[in-house]
Amino acid sequence: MTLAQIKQGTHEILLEEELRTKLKSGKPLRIKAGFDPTAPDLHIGHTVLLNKLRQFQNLGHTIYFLIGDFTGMIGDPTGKNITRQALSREKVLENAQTYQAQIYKILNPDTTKICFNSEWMNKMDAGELIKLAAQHTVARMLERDDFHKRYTSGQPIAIHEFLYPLIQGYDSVVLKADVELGGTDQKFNLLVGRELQKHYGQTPQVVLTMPILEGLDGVQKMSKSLGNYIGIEEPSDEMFGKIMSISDTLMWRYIDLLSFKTPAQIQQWKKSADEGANPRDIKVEFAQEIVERFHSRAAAQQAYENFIARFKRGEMPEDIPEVTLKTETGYIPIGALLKQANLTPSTSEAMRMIKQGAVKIDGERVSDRALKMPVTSNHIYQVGKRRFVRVMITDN
RNA sequence: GGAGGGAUGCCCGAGUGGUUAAAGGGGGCAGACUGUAAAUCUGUUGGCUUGCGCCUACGGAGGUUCAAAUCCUCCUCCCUCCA
Repeated sequence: MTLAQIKQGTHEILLEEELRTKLKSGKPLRIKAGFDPTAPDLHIGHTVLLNKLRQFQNLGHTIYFLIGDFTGMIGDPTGKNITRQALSREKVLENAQTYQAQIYKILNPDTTKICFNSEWMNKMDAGELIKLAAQHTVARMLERDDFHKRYTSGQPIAIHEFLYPLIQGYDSVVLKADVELGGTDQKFNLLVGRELQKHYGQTPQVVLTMPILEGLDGVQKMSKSLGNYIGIEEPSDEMFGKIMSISDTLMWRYIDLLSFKTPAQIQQWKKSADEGANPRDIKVEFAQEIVERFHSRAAAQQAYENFIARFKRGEMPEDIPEVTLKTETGYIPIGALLKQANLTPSTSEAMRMIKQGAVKIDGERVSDRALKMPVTSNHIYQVGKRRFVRVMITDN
């Protein structure tokens, strides 16, 4: 029964039989999951995994939330990134704080143990590290998909990148992990953990992989650095809007991975869409569920109403930021003004926007690129559909 | 240690003396339309107190030339093959 529960939504469990045995023992299990120390801004993609951890907690198990501050120096070699700068102790602790504040929106603090792998890795000497490295072969390392791809396509692989999976695996040894969770892209690393645990005379951990949520673009995985993410601390309007912008196809993926609705309910949604229901309406319901989860029921309702007002009816938002700009010449050219108000990144961009008919002043489209806005004027400037600023001009 | 190949705008990737702010694609942004910030179509995508003007840009530093991303020299980084 519990196994079925755990299984739901996972991508793969290795080995399921071992998990069954471990669960049957009745002891609280040690569940490990590792996180990168550099990006403490959790997004909803992370919550796929966190929700699963929470489920383990609900079943009485303990979470070892590992912050890879040591491995962070290496940077998981998932492709482009090279060696990273080691973070200072203070920075690491600061990030850990941020993590805690965010993960406890989902996890239960009572059965969550936060740990840092620098704690044991900083003590490891070169001899031990070599011993650790001796547990694995280059050939095995090259089995890892991204190493394999890079190797065969002539991309560089630095030696130290091989240490990443080893250290991550060694963490499992130190923590005596019974189960380790990770994204599907972590499968290799998680399996190394099993190998190492065997070498160190432990029962190997069960590997449980969770699907990885694609970002808003629907292609690459959700990540902060790609800017295609929905942060769990984002304002409700923002969150709602971003979900509404997901394509009709991608929407289902999000629903499958994030909604707490039962499989039967989700099936019902799919069915009604097939029968011609407007996907938008399903998206609205889903967006509300997510906003409610991270904010509140009321916020979800409000976000929906704001969305309708702004995009369906084209109304201006309520809370338009205001800025005051100074000039000594008695006026500010429109291009410079838009830039100074941060509505556009550059004057050239501002000019382009005007040319494309994207700029409005108090709702009136601007066509004159040489327009000069005089001192003491006070208007609402709009670029595109989303960017609004009220600008006052003063002369001192 | 030897031989050869490469580094281009946010990313990928053409270009091998002038017509190149640099093809094409991706992404971004905008407009139209719409069912929404979906889909589709179109435009746009270095900066500058912007209508034909100036400045910056093709790994870095010099040089040749009226003129260089394109030729030469040195340097940095990367890749391949041989040892």
